[in-house]
Order: sequence, then structure tokens, then C-alpha cells
Amino acid sequence: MAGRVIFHIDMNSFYASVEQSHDPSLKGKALAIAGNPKERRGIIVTCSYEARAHGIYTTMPVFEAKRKYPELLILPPNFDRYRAASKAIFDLLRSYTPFVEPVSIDEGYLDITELAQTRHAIGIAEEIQQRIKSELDLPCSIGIAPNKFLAKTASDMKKPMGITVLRKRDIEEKLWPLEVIEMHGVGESTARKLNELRIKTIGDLAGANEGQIKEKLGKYGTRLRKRANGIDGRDVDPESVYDTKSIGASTTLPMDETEDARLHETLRSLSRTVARRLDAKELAGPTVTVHMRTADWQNRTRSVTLRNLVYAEEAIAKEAISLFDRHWDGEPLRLLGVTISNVTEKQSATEQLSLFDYEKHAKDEPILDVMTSLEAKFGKKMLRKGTAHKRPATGSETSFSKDFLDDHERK
DNA sequence: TCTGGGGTCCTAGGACCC
DNA sequence: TCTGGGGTCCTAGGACCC
Repeated sequence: MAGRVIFHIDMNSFYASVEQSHDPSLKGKALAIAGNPKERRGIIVTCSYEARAHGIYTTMPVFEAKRKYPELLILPPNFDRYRAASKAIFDLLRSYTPFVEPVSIDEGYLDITELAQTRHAIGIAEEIQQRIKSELDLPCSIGIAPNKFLAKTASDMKKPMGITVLRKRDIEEKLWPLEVIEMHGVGESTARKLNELRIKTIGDLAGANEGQIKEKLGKYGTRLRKRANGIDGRDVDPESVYDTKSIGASTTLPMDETEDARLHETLRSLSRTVARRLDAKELAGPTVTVHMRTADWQNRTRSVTLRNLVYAEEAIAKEAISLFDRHWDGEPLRLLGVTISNVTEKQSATEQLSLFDYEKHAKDEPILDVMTSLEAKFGKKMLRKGTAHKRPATGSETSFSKDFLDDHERK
């Protein structure tokens, strides 16, 4: 079988680089982007390499960053700007192949297997990197490999502006010496569990006892072990970007809060945000989840799945507040969140109805309530089937609807 | 003054159905 | 009469990623 050629494109310090491109006087300076520099609880979201040289890193609390390097320039994020840059990047990538899978605002996979029949992969990568630099003034790193995992790992190996090839035969030398925590998909918790099995490096994991791994980590462990051996069959899926599963909003409160009036007001405001985002994508969902975080970082989620799909602010707020009132024990809260999940396209609910006898239902009845009565008649499963209508992969920008390309509400 | 906000996927137990 | 096995949905929580 012919092997694939997969690229992973990873933008370097994306938000900071976009700001430097927008305002060249920021170039060469220690720059950080932080949620809101005035907020007590802000963290560094991205920072330039110059800032990293002073010990600044992503997730570092702002106050600590300022203490560490008082001259650090801190800017609030400008998401509209980042989304515009992201769109330009992915448009450029799609001029090479339709097999482009964005995985976040600043990284994505390309399957260039076909293109690599007639051109050298490294040449293509160099051209893409140069074009993104010259046309958009943004640096990126590119990993080239036979699958997603290795491509992702490769793009991480040389930053900024690196191009790294990671072939199967390079694994032993380049991948296996790394500590397991370096592996994409291994966080602190999994690394700890692996260390308990005396597995320290990715090479240890690759050669580890299969049964032992599975016992400790479940099928996630089996998958990780395969990846450590360079095995990853996942396709580059340009459609995945349209497959939104949930839309949520959360906020860390200005202070640990016990006033239920203020908590209710926050839930209403979060519901409004969620409703706006659902509306922007024409989505609705049956499941409402409220997330509560206490001062000592205990997280609690409470959810309910309704018989109908919700999308309106009032309906979301009503369920969220009801869930909250039933489950909040009066403890001071640090964070509140509201999420709608199992979302489907509102449009597809309408199309689905036309298959049934929509006419028979009262015309002034809201369409999603009609859905409910049909569900009562035919059962949910039947109605759900076939509602996952996907838009074409090569759609225009308006159909490019994953969250990071939508309008972002700032307060 | 430790720790934001947006997500996805997985697991495990109970309910319920066939 | 106390009894299988498979499948799906729902809820809650955890891990991970950018």
C-alpha cells in the first residue's frame, strides 16, 4: 500500500504574531496576550519568543508574569483579528489541496499524498511556509509524516519557522527518547500513571506490555501505545470542522460569590451569550448543562436533556437557573458555565419535518415544538436519524462555521 | 492573588428496551 | 420462577488540547 503524506501546520505564538504583524513596532519585543490584563485572575494566553526568553509562558498568571518581567507588554486579545488571519491561512492552504482539516484557530492538517506524487513534500512545505510569511507576515512550523500523530509531533520539534520530517524509520532516534509527557495526548495524569508502570519515555511506552497498559489506562492506553509505535490511521477530515457538538459559555466571577441574585443574573447573561452563538450557527440542542466551580476548584456539572431542542435565551436561562437552584448547596462559587450540547442544525429539523406531515400541525406552532410532538409520536431516534446534515467541504466562508471562525462576543 | 475560556472524547453506572 | 445478553440513552466526572 502506498503511504500517505500528511502535513501538520502549527502557527508560532499565533496571537502575538498577529499583533506584531498588525503593528510592526511590536516586533522583537517581549509581548504577551492575556484575557484581560486588568483582571485579577488573568492568565497569559500566548507570548512572543522574546517574552519566553524572560521566563514567560502560556497559562502563567498575569501578576506572576509582571513580577517576573515588569517591562512585558501585555495586550488584550482581538479575536476578530485572529479569525481573519486564520481564514487567510486556511484559504491559502486550500489552494494546495481540499484535504485540509483545521483543528483550532492556529493549526491544521493537510493530506498532500496526491500532490506529493508530482512534487517533493519538503518543497511544498517550504513554499507554504514562505508564502504564509511573505503574504501574511506570520511564522509557522510544519511537520511532515505518514500520519497525523507523527506530523503533529514533528511540527513541534522545530520552532519557530521549522520544517521537520518524521518518517517511520526516524521514530527510534527522534521520538522514543522523549519523555511520555511530551507526547500529544499525554497530560499530567496519564504521565503519572505511566510513570507508576516505570514507563518514562515514549520508547518505554512503545515497548510496554499491552495488557498492563490496557488495565491501567483502558483503551486510551492501547491507542497511546500504538501512537508511540508510530501507528495512527486517522484520516484528515475536512468535514470535522462543521461537526459542532456543543456550545457553551463560562465566566470566572470577580469574587467568590454567594448571592443567588447575582448568580442568577450571571446565568442569564451566559445564557444570552450561548443563545447568540447558537443563533450564529443556526444550531439548537436538547441538553442544558450548568457548570459550577467552587473556591477550592471543585467542579460540579448538572445537566438535563429536554424533550425539545432549545436555542432561545429565555428557554436556556430558565433551565439553567432551574438546574442551579436544585443543585447549588450555597457554597461560594468561583465560576459559572452554561452549555447546550448534542446540538443539531435548526435547519435540518425543518427539513426533517417536511418528510412528515408538517401541514397538519398548527402553522403558528413554533417549529421546534412541532418537533417535540413528532418525537412523542415516532420516538427520538427516528427523528434524529439523518438530521446530521453536513455542508459541503468546499463551502464558502459563511459555511465555515466552527467556533473559532464565528463572531466572538466581548463584554 | 496560582490556575481563562473554548472545546472534544472517554468511562462508568443506571434506566430501559428487545 | 429469579433470570441472559446486547444496545442505546442519560448523567456526572475526568483528562486533554489550544
